[in-house]
Amino acid sequence: MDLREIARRAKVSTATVSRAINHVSTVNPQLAKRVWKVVDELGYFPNTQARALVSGRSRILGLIVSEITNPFFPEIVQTFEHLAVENNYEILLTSTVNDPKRMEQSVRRMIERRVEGVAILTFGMEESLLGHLRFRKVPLVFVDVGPDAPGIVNIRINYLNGIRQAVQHLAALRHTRIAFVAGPSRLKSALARTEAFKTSMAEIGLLPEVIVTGDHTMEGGMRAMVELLGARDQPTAVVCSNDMTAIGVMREAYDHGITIPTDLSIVGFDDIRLAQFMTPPLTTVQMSQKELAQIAFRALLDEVGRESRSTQKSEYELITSLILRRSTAMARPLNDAHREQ
Amino acid sequence: MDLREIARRAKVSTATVSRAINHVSTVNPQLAKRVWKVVDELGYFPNTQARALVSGRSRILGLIVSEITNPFFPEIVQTFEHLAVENNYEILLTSTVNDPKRMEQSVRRMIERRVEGVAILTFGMEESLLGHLRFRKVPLVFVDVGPDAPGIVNIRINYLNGIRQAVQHLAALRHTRIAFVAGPSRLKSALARTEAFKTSMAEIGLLPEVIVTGDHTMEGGMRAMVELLGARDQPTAVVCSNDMTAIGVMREAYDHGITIPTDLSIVGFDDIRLAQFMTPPLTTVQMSQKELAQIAFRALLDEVGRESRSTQKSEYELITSLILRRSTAMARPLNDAHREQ
DNA sequence: ACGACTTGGGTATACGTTTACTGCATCAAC
DNA sequence: GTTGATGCAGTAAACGTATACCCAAGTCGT
Repeated sequence: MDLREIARRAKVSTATVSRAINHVSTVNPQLAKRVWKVVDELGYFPNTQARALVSGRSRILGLIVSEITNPFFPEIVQTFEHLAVENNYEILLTSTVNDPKRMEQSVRRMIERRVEGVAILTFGMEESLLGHLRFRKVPLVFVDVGPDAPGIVNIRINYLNGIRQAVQHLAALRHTRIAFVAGPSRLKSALARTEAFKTSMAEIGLLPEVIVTGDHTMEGGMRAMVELLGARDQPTAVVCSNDMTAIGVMREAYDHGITIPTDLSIVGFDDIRLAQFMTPPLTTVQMSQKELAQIAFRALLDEVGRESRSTQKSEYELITSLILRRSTAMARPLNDAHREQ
Repeated sequence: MDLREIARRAKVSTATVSRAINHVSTVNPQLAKRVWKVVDELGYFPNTQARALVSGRSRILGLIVSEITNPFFPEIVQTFEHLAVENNYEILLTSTVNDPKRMEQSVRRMIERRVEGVAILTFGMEESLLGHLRFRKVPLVFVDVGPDAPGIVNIRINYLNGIRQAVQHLAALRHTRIAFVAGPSRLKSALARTEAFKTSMAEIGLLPEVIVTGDHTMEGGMRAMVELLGARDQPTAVVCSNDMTAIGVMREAYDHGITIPTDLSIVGFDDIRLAQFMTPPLTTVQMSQKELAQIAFRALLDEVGRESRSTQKSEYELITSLILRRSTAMARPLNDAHREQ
């Protein structure tokens, strides 16, 4: 069942059907009604591929994330999807799981489907891959992972703001030995968080001595906590590079009979939805996934709409801020060791 | 840059280029090499919409879930995506958030993009909507939500197996007052879990007296726990219809100073990845999301491959089983009340 | 040496839309 | 009544690919 069939049954030409369906003004209302009647009767839906072919517009937007099973992303995907539908777009979702092969596949899939633009939320895309997209003038929007070059749309995140609040909050609770569990060093955004931590500590005259490295997973958080427990000078508080890490840290602490927040204060980062349902609810730095997605989508849509790729550098910024919950408490006045398992 | 351009540069016809790209045997290896050389040089990728148009195959599979932010789904989406790519398909992901309007949109989007098949993991799709898909002979695979009609491919889940294990496990720990937090009653799969609980309790001669209703969210779990606390005969163990509910229950218990598992044993359902990272790690009934996705994908691919829709009823079954972790423990010998906040 | 196959590449059509162009009315203005 | 403008619907040409069909040249049997 196609447009021609509609035309035949409504006794008009295909052009008229097309115009009626697309609400082009130059079609007689009465004819339009006749066309719509047939369309509804037959339950006809236009073929998007044919449309895309002739119009040169696929009405598909690409979304490349690193891992959809990371609770940080589903919220973003959801928001993206809603906005896409509202704007009559489809989204092509791709996850790289940080695998170069999958990254290449992602790009290929995007190009084959002729996406009109791509939002990139994964780090480590080879420049050569991005070249494929740029070569075809596909608008790109990077979220916190983009290169610092002109003409690149980048959503930046102000990490310092929230992390400074976290550190100051802990300091106000009389914590002095504050540890940091960093994210993987290949991740620029993780590096930025570590830097923000160091800066914040320095600002209030504390030494950011204890920094261990995680990998932004729960398992990594567990390992980091083990490492922390081995340190000679036990921290009384730990700030984590993301919430997943914090969850791992909490879990490992539990295994060692360490009570949160009595024995140890913990602060996360991201404020994934789950954070508030932990026991205890996790104090964390908020970075609204929904807002992030909205900004990214809007930016992408703007780029797609712009006829000529502008060379001006577009920057957007997302502010982060501390959300107080119950995984942080006053530091113990004396250095009484917690009970080891 | 299109196939014709390649043809021009390789000094062959478009037919040859097409054949070379698709590895059709009838093309001279030397010519093929020449074609591929140009293809690589230009970084050419075939246009999928044009392909779809002429071949009548979109190479897109639909995937309708209820809510991607529900941690149960991302794992499934991921597996589905991987399998799709392996089979040279793209997936069109849609979430209904249990909104009739979005369900309708989902179906429309699927049809417009001419998906070759759809996997449905959401409940409450109107029969009239499904009719649109059936009318177009789009292969459908339901995961635990399908109608019991012939010719419908349905992946069924054996709830009884795992829930019986859970109940028996609790009974072995000397629990007699075992509560159940049910899921929303409009959800058939939730109803099935409740039934399985009742059956299991009856089997060992216990009364399934305390059943409160949640909604498969963490907030619902919290509310259910509040309700449970108000009951005159406090349960010593509670089985939850899904893990999200269990997390909510645990969280609310924490707020009331109730310690898990000392004061209260908790069992979840689904074994989402998070379950093992709770404090304490959640004892739960496993229902492998990955396996589920694999079964569903395979079933869908089979249906798509089958030339004529078979009328035989295809059934697949997924077994569930209890995973022991640390949210369950021996029931207190005496009925010493837990401390209220 | 000649016809019958076989092999493999080219020609041209079709897929389902959109849209530039064409052409027929109708109508206003003179 | 002729001319010019305007409104609207129809005709046909794209969009980029796959493939049915055709045809040239080579192979082989007799």
